[in-house]
Amino acid sequence: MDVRALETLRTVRSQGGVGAAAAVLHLTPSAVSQQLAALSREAGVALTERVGRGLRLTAAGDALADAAVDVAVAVGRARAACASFLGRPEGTVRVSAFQSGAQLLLPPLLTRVRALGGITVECSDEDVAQDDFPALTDRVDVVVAHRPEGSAEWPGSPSRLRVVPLLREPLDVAVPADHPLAGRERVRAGDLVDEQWIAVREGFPVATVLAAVAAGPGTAPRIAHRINDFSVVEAMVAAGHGVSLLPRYTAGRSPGVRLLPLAGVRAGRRVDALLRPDTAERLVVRRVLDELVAVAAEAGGAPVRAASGAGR
Amino acid sequence: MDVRALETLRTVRSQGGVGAAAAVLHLTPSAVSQQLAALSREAGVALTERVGRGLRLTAAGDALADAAVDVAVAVGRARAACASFLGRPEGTVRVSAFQSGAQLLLPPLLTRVRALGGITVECSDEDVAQDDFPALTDRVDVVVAHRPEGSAEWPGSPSRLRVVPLLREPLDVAVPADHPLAGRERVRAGDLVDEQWIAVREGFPVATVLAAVAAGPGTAPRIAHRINDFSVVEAMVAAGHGVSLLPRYTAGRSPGVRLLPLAGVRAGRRVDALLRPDTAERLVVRRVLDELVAVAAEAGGAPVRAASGAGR
DNA sequence: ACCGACGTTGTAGCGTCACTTCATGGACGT
DNA sequence: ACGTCCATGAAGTGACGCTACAACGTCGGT
Repeated sequence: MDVRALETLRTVRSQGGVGAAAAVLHLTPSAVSQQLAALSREAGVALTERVGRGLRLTAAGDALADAAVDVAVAVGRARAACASFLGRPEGTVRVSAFQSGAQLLLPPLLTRVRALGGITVECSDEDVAQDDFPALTDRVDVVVAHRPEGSAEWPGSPSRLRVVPLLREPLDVAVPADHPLAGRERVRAGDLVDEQWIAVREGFPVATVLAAVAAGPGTAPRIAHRINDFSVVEAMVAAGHGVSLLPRYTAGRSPGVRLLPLAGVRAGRRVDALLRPDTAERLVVRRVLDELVAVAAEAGGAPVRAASGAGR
Repeated sequence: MDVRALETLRTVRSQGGVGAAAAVLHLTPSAVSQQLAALSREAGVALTERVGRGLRLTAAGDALADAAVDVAVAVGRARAACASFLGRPEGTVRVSAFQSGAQLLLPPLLTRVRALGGITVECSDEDVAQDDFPALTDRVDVVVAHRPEGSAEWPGSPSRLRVVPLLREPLDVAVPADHPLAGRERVRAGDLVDEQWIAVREGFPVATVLAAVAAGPGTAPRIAHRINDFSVVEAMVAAGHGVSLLPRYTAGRSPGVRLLPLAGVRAGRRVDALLRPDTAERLVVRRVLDELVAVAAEAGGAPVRAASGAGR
């Protein structure tokens, strides 16, 4: 009952296949398949069953994968127990974030961590659909993700996923500087009927917010363009090609754009840090996470919550 | 960070040395030493330090060993999760008990377990000093141990040791059938001054009880002989070579001996099942343990506690 | 204070296990 | 019906861990 094999089983479940798991684990599909076979032989029950040209975990496999999470957590605690006897935590932590979050959080995070010394942070930007954020935790230690406010919690929390809230960011309406509404202090949903909207791609975070905000009574918003990168959106808004919903702290730097708070509706997005339960136990990771929480508190106005560490 | 290496570290701590741990794990001392070296290299800190001609765990090693218990428990849960999908639990469980406890409990346990089918129970009798009972859990799955009532709890419970109470057994005074006191319903401590006592060897359970019971005010009991086997004790008592303290349920079968309850003092011993936390998670073990608790409830008069399973 | 003995730590040799490469068998989509 | 993708199996290779043997240090006895 090897921890590596259990880790593999866990990855096959979260990634949804042998091939994808192999890619994440830097192995060949054959090796993954053999580990699963060995594990199944040891357990005495079938852990996977073929469905179509892929496979799926059986009930037994699912139960074992759940237990594997606890094993990984216990091993992580063991590593942390050793690391706490070292002078200060060292090592490298991989952090990923969606674009606008990366722009806001990663630079100050890096400077703060550099001040600590000894810790290397490897950053990457990952732009994925909302459902795909949790799976990123297999490749990256800390995933900075966002979701529309009021939406369902991240799936798998807290048994398979640790969620650390970072900040809440209001969504404002971005209009060109020469727009009739540009001088207003705030706007209401009724003011925005007949506008052309620039939205994010289907399935991406805050895509659902627009439908709630911009729709007149019974009518769907007129979506003219779908752009994911907010700086591109700003350029298009400034050029008068439509209006959009943009997060307050990470957008609106362009001179040709005005951000107008919404009155009447509460529109916002939540920015969370996502971690696998076992990596959340690593001492270095928790150190970096502490800094990330502090950075978010500074950047997002009021601190979200006094979350020290991974919320242990 | 291999589970086997962590298991080895745990064993070195509980057995108090590399050689003893190697014997328990069916390895050579060299292999154990190498595992420790590899673990220490991975942890980055010294896990052991030499003390005299042996060695001792450092603070870091102790912390890691504690964490290793949790890892082993998590792995045990994983195995149990798989086993619960099998039809009925199968496998072999090693049970050991001290003599009188073995005599009382093991035969009915074996018949009950045989009725279940599929489970093999390997019995052994282990007569060790009281302090050595916990270490037996490295070689045996379930250790039936006893201690004087009111004595300190088993060391390491519950973090390193699971304790399941089985029964309480009063200690009576055993006198020859032709003794002046033999006709009495009960005796008091004062009646027993000037008697010659037969005790167990120093350091063995219930050795301390005699000192409290048999001592007159300020005087030590006169211990003529030290015999561990209760049937031998009975034979000597019957032959008039002294009196003794014997457990009520497991002794007194010999016709030449009378057991007299003690009035005024509360003398008894507690019989417990001792398990390692990780083996306590095994499904087969818990099945056998359930039966053992039931057997003890029958044998010891009133049930001690409604302990279902390992007290999870 | 010396000597014997126990127990731990290092080194060489061997076996075993896990991974990669390559080839096969199904299942879906065109 | 064919091509493509995905998972699985078989043989070869590499690395890792264990056993056997030797050396060192430390403690108890004389």
